[in-house]
Amino acid sequence: MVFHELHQKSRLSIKEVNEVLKAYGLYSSQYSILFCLKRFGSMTQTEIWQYLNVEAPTVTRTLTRLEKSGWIVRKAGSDKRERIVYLSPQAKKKLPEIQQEIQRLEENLLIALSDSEQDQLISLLKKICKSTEKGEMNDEPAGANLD
Amino acid sequence: MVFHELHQKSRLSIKEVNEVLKAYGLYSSQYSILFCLKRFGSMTQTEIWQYLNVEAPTVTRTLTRLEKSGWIVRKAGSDKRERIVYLSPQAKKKLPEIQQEIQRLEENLLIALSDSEQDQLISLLKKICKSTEKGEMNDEPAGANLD
DNA sequence: AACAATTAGTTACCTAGGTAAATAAAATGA
DNA sequence: TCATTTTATTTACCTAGGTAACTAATTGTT
Repeated sequence: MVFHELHQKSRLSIKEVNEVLKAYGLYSSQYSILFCLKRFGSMTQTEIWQYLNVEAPTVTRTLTRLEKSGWIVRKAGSDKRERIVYLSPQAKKKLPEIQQEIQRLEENLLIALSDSEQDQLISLLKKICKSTEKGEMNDEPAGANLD
Repeated sequence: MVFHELHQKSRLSIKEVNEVLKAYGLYSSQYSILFCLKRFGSMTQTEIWQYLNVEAPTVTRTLTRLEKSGWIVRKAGSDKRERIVYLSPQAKKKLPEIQQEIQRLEENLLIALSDSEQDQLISLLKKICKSTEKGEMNDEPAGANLD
């Protein structure tokens, strides 16, 4: 019951986010990477997938698309294994507007919940999967490099 | 914040379910269709995707896989456009065991929540997306045909 | 220094979910 | 009745997420 509902709402909200992002030629998971870079500054790919809690190949693929469409740039780091990801100038320019639209959408989707219900929901969600050690997440990546 | 957490937990729980289902050669979305058929009996494909709140092509694909691996059977209905989906005898035999394992897993993933917290969580989740009419779901498909 | 183990990222391949457009059968209507 | 519209399903193609196996660079060990 819980997981059915969880899964439904997750899909539904992604669908709505994609609808809004369509105007910018973006998808929700691409946006979540851009959001991440905006918040934390340049990051290595490993920092990104660890923060977003997805696997490395998923991020590789999405970054390839974001680079091709000009939203991000990747440069080699001093450690030549790693690639450091930056927002492109165009991304920096467009992102505030997109962020605002997404935030407005999210507020709409949560319109039926009071502020305290939203807090409650988050804290209940955070309790899920806590038994299996796999489910650990950090709120911040190791080193934030705002620029 | 809410949607980030929602998305995370949704993915995480699907991952765990898949882990359990691996032993049976199943994936979570395949299981959700089998679960549906067990609960409601034979259904048309439209009844399935409407109940699960996914698009028709998604169900077509998953059913094709389930049929190929012998979990379901599809027969033409009197209305020759529709295909009626049945659990195979093997599926009927195996399903109780699988269901039990999944339930045990779900209880484990929710171990940190009390019963009333789980109820609370469900009712909070149900309030999401209620603004946009798209988010309507039925608890029961039109006609339940248990057999 | 040289070999082994770890780490960052990629590639190939699988399932899931979505949209758009096509097909075929059923229902509607002039 | 015959043309039109609606409905059930499918096909083709896109993104997302996962695992397993690979490469290349760095670290560790002896």
